[in-house]
This record gives sequence, C-alpha cells and structure tokens, in this order.
Amino acid sequence: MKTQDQCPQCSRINEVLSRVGDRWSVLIVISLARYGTLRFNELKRNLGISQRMLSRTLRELERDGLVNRTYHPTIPPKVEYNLTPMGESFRQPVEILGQWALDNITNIDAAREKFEANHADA
Amino acid sequence: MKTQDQCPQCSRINEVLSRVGDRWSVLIVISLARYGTLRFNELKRNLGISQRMLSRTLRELERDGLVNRTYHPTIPPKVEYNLTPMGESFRQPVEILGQWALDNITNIDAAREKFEANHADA
DNA sequence: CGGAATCCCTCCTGATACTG
DNA sequence: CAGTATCAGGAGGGATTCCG
Repeated sequence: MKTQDQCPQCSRINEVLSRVGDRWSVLIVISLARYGTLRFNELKRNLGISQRMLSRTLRELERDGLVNRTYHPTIPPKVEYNLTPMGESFRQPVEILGQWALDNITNIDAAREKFEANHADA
Repeated sequence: MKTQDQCPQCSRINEVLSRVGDRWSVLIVISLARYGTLRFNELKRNLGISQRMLSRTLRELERDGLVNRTYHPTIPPKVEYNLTPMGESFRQPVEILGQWALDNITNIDAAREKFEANHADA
C-alpha cells in the first residue's frame, strides 16, 4: 500500500517511527537519558521488561546508532549501555512526548469515561 | 509484570504511549494538524491506511478526546474530523518527533549499513 | 551476568464483502 | 460515502531453558 501525495512525508515519518517509535525503545532511551550509563539487568529491573525484549530492542537501538554497547570481558561479564550523540538528540523529542503523556493521562481517562457514559444510554 | 521504582513514571508514560503512540494515531494527528478538517476518505487516501484501521483509530482518538467527529446526515453521508484542543496540544510533541524522524532517517540508515558491514566479517 | 533459542499466545493489521 | 463483519497472516511480547 502506498502513501499518497497529500502527505508525502507521512510515509518516511512512519518508516522512522516504526523503528524507534515503539514503546520499549522510547522507554530505554528515556532511562539512559536520565541515568547516563546502565547495565543490562539495571535496565531490566527499571523498566519491567522481559529479557527477550530488552536484548532485542537494545540490539536494534545499537544497530540504528542510538545506543553504545560496551562489553567488559570480566567474570561475571558486565555490559554497559549509554546513548550515542544521535541517541542524545533523540532525547528531547522523546522527553517532550513523555511529558505530554504524563500531563494528559488524566485528561484522556476523563474523556474516555465521558465517552463511555454517552454511549451507555441503552 | 510491574515497573520498578527506579523509573516510576515509565509505566504511566508507557500507558499513554500505548494509546496514542501507535503509527496511525500519530499520522492522523499530523494530517489533521496540517489540513484542519478532513473527511473519512480524504484521510484514507492521504495516509494509505485501510478502512478498518482508519475507522478503528479514529474512534479511539475520538474516545480519548483528541479528535472531534461531526456527522452530517446527508445523502450521501458526510463525516468530518478535526482536532480537539487536547489534540492540538498533542500536535507539538508529535511534530517535533516527526521532524526528528525526517532529520535522522539517513543517519539511521547509515548506522545500519555500518553495523551490518561490521557483523558480516565471517 | 548477559544473553540466545524455543514455545506459545495475543493483538495488530490488511483484504474482502456487506450495509445504511 | 462511511462505515461494520469476518477471516487470515504476521509481528509483538512473555515464560522458560540453556550457554559463555
């Protein structure tokens, strides 16, 4: 399916957001932005994410150039993650989005309740 | 699974982003922000979205208080959509995110190629 | 500790066909 | 025109197990 010419940038925006716009990527970036450098299990505990999704998402973020991965070949192993410059540049848009989310969650809940109420008039 | 105390807001941010953070919601808000008021099939053509997803997403956006739906009981029927004040307030975060996406798509592509190259050394 | 691999299930998403 | 209903495929994501 092709995006039409009315919103020519929509498809490209879509493309990027499909990559870095999912919930786990966003939350990982927020965490790394706030705490600087974190280890694998620190992120895991902080976010309440499964091992599988964390390693998967981190690898994608590394591949897309948003996150640095530093492997310390000690015993036991130690792997640290932090943001690259591009990851840092992603921080502001994400923080703004996150702040909006926090600011409007109650509004959304209220709108939902109202909507449900209006549609419950059997 | 519960989000831990290190990032207490992450779960709430996650909550909101799960609602309005999907690709279609974002693109619909962007379109309505740019064009003001659009009809159902105008949105459909602009975004290259399926009927099903469009009606579904629009209903959710209406329910969450981001979009107004105006039904004109004419023949043929005519339904118009535009942003509510809360929808407008969502516009800035979304536009910023969209702009970052456009600005960095080439960087991401480059990072990917480099990553793939480095991991192709058999 | 930091993963990779496997299993399994849900939800998202699109295609198609039908209705007012 | 603006939907709804139904079906089917694929991706998202958790739990568990095993390895370096």
